[in-house]
Formats: sequence, C-alpha cells, structure tokens
Amino acid sequence: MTIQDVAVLSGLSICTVSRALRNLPNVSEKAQRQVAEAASKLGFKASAAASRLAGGSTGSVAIIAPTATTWFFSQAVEAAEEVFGDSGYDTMLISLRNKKTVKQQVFGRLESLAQRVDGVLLLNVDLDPSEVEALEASGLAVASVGLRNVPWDNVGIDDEHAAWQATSHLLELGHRDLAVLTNTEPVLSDVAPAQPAGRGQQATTARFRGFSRALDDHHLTVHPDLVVACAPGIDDGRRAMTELIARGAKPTAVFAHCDEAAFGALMALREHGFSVPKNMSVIGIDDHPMSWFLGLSTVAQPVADQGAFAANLLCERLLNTDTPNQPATHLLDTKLIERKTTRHRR
Amino acid sequence: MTIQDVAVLSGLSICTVSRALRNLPNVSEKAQRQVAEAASKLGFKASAAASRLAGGSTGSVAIIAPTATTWFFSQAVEAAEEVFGDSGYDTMLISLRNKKTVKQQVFGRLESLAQRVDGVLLLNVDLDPSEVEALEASGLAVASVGLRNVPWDNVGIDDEHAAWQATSHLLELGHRDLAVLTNTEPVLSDVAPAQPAGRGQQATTARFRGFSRALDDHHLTVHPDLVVACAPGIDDGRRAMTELIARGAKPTAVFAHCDEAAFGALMALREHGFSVPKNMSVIGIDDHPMSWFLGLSTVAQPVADQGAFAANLLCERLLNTDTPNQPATHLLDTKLIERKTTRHRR
DNA sequence: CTGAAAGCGCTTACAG
DNA sequence: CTGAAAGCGCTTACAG
Repeated sequence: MTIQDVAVLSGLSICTVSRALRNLPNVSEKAQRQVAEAASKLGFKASAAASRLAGGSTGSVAIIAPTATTWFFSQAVEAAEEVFGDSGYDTMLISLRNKKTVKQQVFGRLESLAQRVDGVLLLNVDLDPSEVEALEASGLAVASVGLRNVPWDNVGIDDEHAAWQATSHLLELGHRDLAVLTNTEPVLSDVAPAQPAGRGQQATTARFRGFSRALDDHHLTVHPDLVVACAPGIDDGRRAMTELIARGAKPTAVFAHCDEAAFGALMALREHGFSVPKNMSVIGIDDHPMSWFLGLSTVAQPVADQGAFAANLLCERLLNTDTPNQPATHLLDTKLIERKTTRHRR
Repeated sequence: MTIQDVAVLSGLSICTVSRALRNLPNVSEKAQRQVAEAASKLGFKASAAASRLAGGSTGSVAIIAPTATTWFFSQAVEAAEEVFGDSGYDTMLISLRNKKTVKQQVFGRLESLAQRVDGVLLLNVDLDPSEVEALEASGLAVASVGLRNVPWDNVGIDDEHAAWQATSHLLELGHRDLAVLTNTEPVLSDVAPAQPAGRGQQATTARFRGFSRALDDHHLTVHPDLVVACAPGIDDGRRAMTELIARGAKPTAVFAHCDEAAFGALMALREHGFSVPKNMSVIGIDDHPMSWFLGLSTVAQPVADQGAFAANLLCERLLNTDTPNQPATHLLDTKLIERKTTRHRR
C-alpha cells in the first residue's frame, strides 16, 4: 500500500495527500478531512525510506554516549528513548565504548550519520572544538546532557553546587579535615587551562571548586595531602582511598566526586579497619541505586530527568528546524540525601 | 556523496559498484578491488533509505529488551551494538519499558518495523505464540538471548545447571536447610504448565528445578516453608527475606535466583541481626559487578558474551537470508565463584 | 488551494 | 562479467 492508494480513495493527487498527511499549509479543510479519512481507513503509514530519500526526514535520532553500560547512561538512554518513541522517532544507539578511535570514526563521518538520522542527543560526550564545529556543519539538530559552552540546548546539573552541598554537609557535622577523591586530572588551582577543556574536565573542575568553596566558607583551605585523584568507578575509588591511608593522611571525612568512587572508598576503609561512620564519614554525588542499599549519604542528581528533558528539547528543535534557536543550558536541581555514612565528628 | 562518485572513481558503472559493495557474485576480482578501494577512499556508505526503497536492506537492526536500565541489559546491549557496528549495521534500540502496552504496540506493527530494520535481536523478551508467529511472518531475521523453543538462533545459559551449581555449593558446605528465593510465580511441582510458558517462566522453572535436583542428589527434599517468591531486584529480595524470617523459618543458607535478590536478602538479614556468613550463607546467580564489592558468592554468567554471540548469529543470518537456517540454541558456561557470603555450616 | 513532473540514491531484472 | 534503464514511494519546486 502506497500514498497512491490514499490518493485514489480520497479523490486527490498524491501531492495533496502528501501535504495533508504532514499538516502542511495550503490544504483546504475539506481535502484535509478526505485525506485523513482515507488514510486511517487504509491504515496508511508513509514509508520511512521513501520519505527520507525524497528529502524529508528520516524519522530517527541518534543517542551518542561514551558507554552504554553504566548506571548513569543506561538510565538517561532509556528516558530519552521513551521521549523519542512517543514523538514518533526511532532511536539509534551509538556507544563510543570509551574508545577514542570509535569517537573519531563517528565524528569523522558525520555526513554519513546525518543521512541516517535527523538529530543527535549527546550524553556527556567530551567534544573538542573541531567536533563541535563538525556537528554544527552537519545540519543535524543537536541537544546534550552534561556539556557546557555548546551552541545548542543542554541539560545538566550545577556540579559546583552539588559538590558544595556534599562538602557543606560534612562541615556542618563538625568535620574539619576533609579528604577529597577528585576526578582524574585533579585541578589544584583555579587558573583556567590554556586549552578549552572538554566536559569531563569541566565537571571535574567545577566539583573541585565546589569543594574548595565550601571549605572557604568555613575559613578552611584545601590541604594537598588530602587530595587524591580517582577515576569514576569502584576499583579506582578503592585504590585512591588506600593511597590516602598509605600516605598517613588523617581526615575525619571524605568527599568522593561520585558514588561509585565512594563505594570503593568504603571498601578500602573497611579493609583497613576503619568503621564508617564511627571514625570516618563518607559522602558522594549521584544517588546510585546501590547507595540506598549501602546507606551512602550523597547528593542526588536526576538522571532520567536530564535525559528526558534533553530529548524533549531535541524534539522541539526537530519540529522547528527553520526557526533559529537561542541555545540555553538548563540546570536541574540536586539534593542532599543523608544516610548512614555521615555522622557528627566525635 | 553517492554511489555515482564511487562509480566514477573506480571507472565502473554504479550497477557493478552496487554489486561489488554487497559482495554479490558475478563481479571480477579486479572490479571488486577497484570498488573497495574507491569506496574506502571516499568513505562511502550507501544511503539506507535508498537501499531500502530500491528493495535492498536497511542496514540496521533493532535490539528489543524489556528494559534498558538494568545491568544485564545494558551490558548485553553494548556488546551487541559493538558487533552490529563492526558489521556495518546501525542499531536501533527499543526498550519495552517493562510495559505490556509498549510491547503490544511493537509487535502489533511488525510490518512497520520490518520496513525500517533488517533484523531483530530479542533480549529476554517473553513471547507468546502469536508474537512468535508474527515475527516469523514479518520476514525479519531474528536471534535472541535467553529464550527457549523458538524457531531461530538463541543464546543463553543452562539455568537449571546454574541453580544446581549454586545449590550444590551450599550443600557441600554442609548446609541441609536451604531456603530459596525463587522468581515470582514459584513452581512447586514439575508438572508442565498447560500453556507454553514464556521465557521468564521457563528460566524460573529451570532454576527451581536445578535447586530441587541438587537437594535430591543429597537425598533432601524442598521444604515449602523455605520457598519464597521474589521478583528480581534488591527491593523484593529484601522483602522476601524479611518474609522468610517472619515465618519463623530456620534455614542456614539461602539461594537467591539472582544477585540483586541476594543483595536485598543480605540487607534484610543484617537488619534482623543475622551475620553473614557466620550464621547464614547466601549465594546468587549473575556475578553482578556489585557482587564482587559485597563479597557475594555467586554463579557467574557471561552477559556481554551472550549479547555478542547472539548478535553475531543475527549478522550471519542477515548475510545468508536465502539459505535456510537450522535454528540452534547455544548455551554458554556458568561458573561458581566462592566469595565471602558462604561458609561451612557450624 | 491543487496537480504534473522531476528526482532523491539505490537495486533489480534484462540485455549484451 | 558488465552496463543501460526502469522503478522503489515519497517530497519538492513549479505551474496553474
């Protein structure tokens, strides 16, 4: 069954049918009605392939994420996929598998991608300037989660504030010697890097800044011995905490830049005879589902909401490709959740 | 860039190029080489829309999963996506979001799906007979993970054996009073259900059978008071274990049908003053990444491998759509992993 | 407001 | 083994 069948049934040309079906202007109400009736009677749905080939839209969008396996990304992906599905778009999944080569491949062939999807949703994908440019040139509609200073709509959290909330909580409990498990490539000064930083670094910087600002609010300063770099993930959290202990550092509380790092820290502390929260308080950021289970105090960020919000923004863009957009960043609220790993300093 | 560009560069007609690109017969080696060279030089990739419209393939496949958010699925999805990507297919993600309505929508419009993808990879999607039939009729290539008795290639684990391994481990440690957290809709007899069961039930049945067979090997029988239904997930594991304790049941060990249920059980036990493994042993199935962290003994199943294997099977089908297939089920090995939650009975 | 015509980039018979 | 031609089902200028 083709558009021709609808044309015959409605007594109009396929051209008018095509217009009516897409709610384009210049179709009389009567024609509109006839077409709608005929189409629904036939259960007609335009061939995505033909539409696409003739210059219309592909009806699909791509989600690009550094990996699809972590809690954060799977959560955001599912939420976005739901929004896209409800808006009639198919969603194509592209996982960069944490590999630079894969990323280069994808961004090196953006025209090819643009041929297969109408838009792209970027989830925490570190972009260098040339990639931003390529994306702009591709003609693809773009929206993102967790980026900064990008020329399209973006959704995220206020990383600095989240870190500030976590740290302030520790300080309010009377802790004064705070250790921090900061993301790799720790930033010990506020001096702007020479090169514009990718998002990962920006979040790292922001979270560290939040930590340091909270200390500052209490007239305290960051002690270098209590700062340790730590990749996201349990393994490295454990390693980092172990290193901190080996240094002979004596904090009474530790702020981990993400929950998984905090899990690892918890493990290391247990292995070295510390009792949490009795003689060590621990807090993270995320509210990973396991955090509830482990009683980890943390600052929650709405992951699914970020994905859904950004997806909606992208859909809006897709509907109004002609009207120019004033790109904006939307920051969603984070929230302190006190559980069992933080306690008053004795 | 179109096939025309490749034709010009290689000095051949678009028709020959088209054939060469798809590795069809009747292309000289020389032509084959020239085309391959020109195509890679240009980074050419055929327009999915045009291919599709002209009667060829869409160049994409769909992964359908009950949800995309759990560890199991995100792991399998990423592994499959990698295989598809390497084989030149785009992967479309369809999450059923654990909703029947979404499932009905997807399976009710299979022709529409068939218009947009060449094949489908099913991940633990419970299918009723009419859906299996619809899939067969759609002309889509199909492969699956975790199904049974389906007319296409399938990859999974031997659920009965996995449960047997876990239970036998407990028995070898001297435990005699074993509780089981079996998946919902517990099966207390081996009588075959009147209706052909969906996959979920089949795995449930198989795991319960493995549990019961292990007991049988030791001349023990299942005690109804020690059987409790438990949905996958931490929350329900906790609820189920709490219920077991409330019953006054006195097992010395518990086998949970999956690791997340075991996590919940661990939590409930802790809340009720039990000490694991001192006065209670716990084991699960999966080897969830958190299991290592929590020291949970378990039976590991290779999740990414299952996804990748099934994806490869699907790609093979896609390459040989004309040759009939002898559908087979491939069972991957599971492995007992002893950690800290299981110990000799005192 | 409506329709005839060209064309999107491929694949598929059909000749050669 | 190779190529010219038709056609897949739509959309997009362009007339009317």
